[in-house]
Amino acid sequence: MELRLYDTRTRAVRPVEPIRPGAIGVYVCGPTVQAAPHVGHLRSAVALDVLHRWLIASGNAVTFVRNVTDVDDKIIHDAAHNGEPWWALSARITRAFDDAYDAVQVLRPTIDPRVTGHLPQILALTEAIIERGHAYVSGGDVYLSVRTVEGYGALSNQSLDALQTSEKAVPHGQSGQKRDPLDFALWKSAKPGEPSWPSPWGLGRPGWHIECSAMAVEYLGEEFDIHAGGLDLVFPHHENEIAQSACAGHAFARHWLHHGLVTAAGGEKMSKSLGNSITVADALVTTRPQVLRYGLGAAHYRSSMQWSPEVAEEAEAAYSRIETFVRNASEAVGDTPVEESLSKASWDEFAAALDDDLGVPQALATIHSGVRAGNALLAARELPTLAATLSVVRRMLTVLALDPMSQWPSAGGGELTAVVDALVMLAIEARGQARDRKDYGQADALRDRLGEAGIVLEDTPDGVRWRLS
RNA sequence: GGCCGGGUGGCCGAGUGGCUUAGGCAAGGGCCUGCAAAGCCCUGUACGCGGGUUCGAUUCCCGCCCCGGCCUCCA
Repeated sequence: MELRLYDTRTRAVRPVEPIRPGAIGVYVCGPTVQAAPHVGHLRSAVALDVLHRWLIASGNAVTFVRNVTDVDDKIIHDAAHNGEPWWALSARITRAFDDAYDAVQVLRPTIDPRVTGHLPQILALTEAIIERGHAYVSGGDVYLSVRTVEGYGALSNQSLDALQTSEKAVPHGQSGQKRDPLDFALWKSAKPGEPSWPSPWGLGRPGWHIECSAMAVEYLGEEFDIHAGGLDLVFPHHENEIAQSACAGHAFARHWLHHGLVTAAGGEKMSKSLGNSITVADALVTTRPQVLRYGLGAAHYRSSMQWSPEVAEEAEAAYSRIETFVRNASEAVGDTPVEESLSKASWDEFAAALDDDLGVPQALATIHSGVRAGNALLAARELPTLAATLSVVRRMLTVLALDPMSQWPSAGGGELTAVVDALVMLAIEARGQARDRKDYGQADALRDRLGEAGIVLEDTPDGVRWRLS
């Protein structure tokens, strides 16, 4: 395993050294299914999908867990507001997330466990923490006693005193049952009308953080390779996961991966609570899904990125350049045998970029260089070399789920395509006859008519090619 | 206030103690074309500000300014 990733805890790029060589476990904090997914959620999914795919492409057996938080304060609140059951809301939104993931070819996780399906594991973990003396029961709630946790704050580099004196670190919401303002709930007693499950401490539901500790251990074991999520989860969520798991005696995650956030036009983080988010459904109205994937995935996963119509347009321009090359080169190459050895250097460069903390920008630079070289080979009709270049470009694109041919076949039914092609060819032949007799007025008029219909003609050495604009 | 990240050429976005100073978009010039389209070639300027270390810093160190994230639910 050559992969090196930035680790939030050590604040350095470190090699990934799997606990079981050849296999690797990844836990991702997935969404709280409360409102429709926005492009920030999708950026998260795409960035981690690149990790997922690269781990697979590197020959690992990957167990990829991405949880769904399907019960929480906001879900309960919104559902009540809508007059629908909380589970109907969370199920509906879960499907909206799945649709969004599918739209941009995010690989399905090995499993996407839900909080409500793991109450036994959550209760067992909570009990273990109590037994070890790190949590206490208070009025039907269970709180983790942060002061008993050695090294609390290490992930986010916070000192307890700083947290204590921090202006905003005031207790809120809870019923004042905490011994210390820093303590957090493992289990919350049910208020009337709220969903609840039986527990040794009465009816209630899990606190926000405990679910992830419980589910990660369930599917990946007490120690696993990579835990990932958004930068906004570092504190308190991930810090608290570490604390809980340590209190239960679990080594937990070896590597902590955090991706940057998407900002809206004003440069502010895109979020539901700020009301500045662009939903995936809205983005897909104006942007093709493969372009959305390209655009959201193009920046390095750790940097913040803006999403705006301009960014979408640039992604469209950059991606169509790739598509045009793959299409043109494929037509030209036909069955020309591929000499793979010719493309090794490109692949090695690409692999080195991804191995270095998932350097997608450099990886894309390699792809674009391949495209440029390939276009030159195409013009020079050097087909054997072109075949090799096309092959490696597509191989690289496939890792990023951006190959126009295998992963993003153009829309449109087969039969209809044949009919349209025949009709367009009629026009192309008529234009050809006009050109032969130097009647360029007539030829251009025909081309303009096709253009108005959304059809672009390209004259090539091999004849006229048409495509939709 | 504390902790973390960032400020790169018209825009987006990599990267590095000096070496041919990524890549995309946009701009200008050229080639190809009947004209286009697609494509190829060439061109341009950069490293927030002020110090310091160094033979040499955009890259390392210090200070400052500005932006963002977290400290409250959040990918």
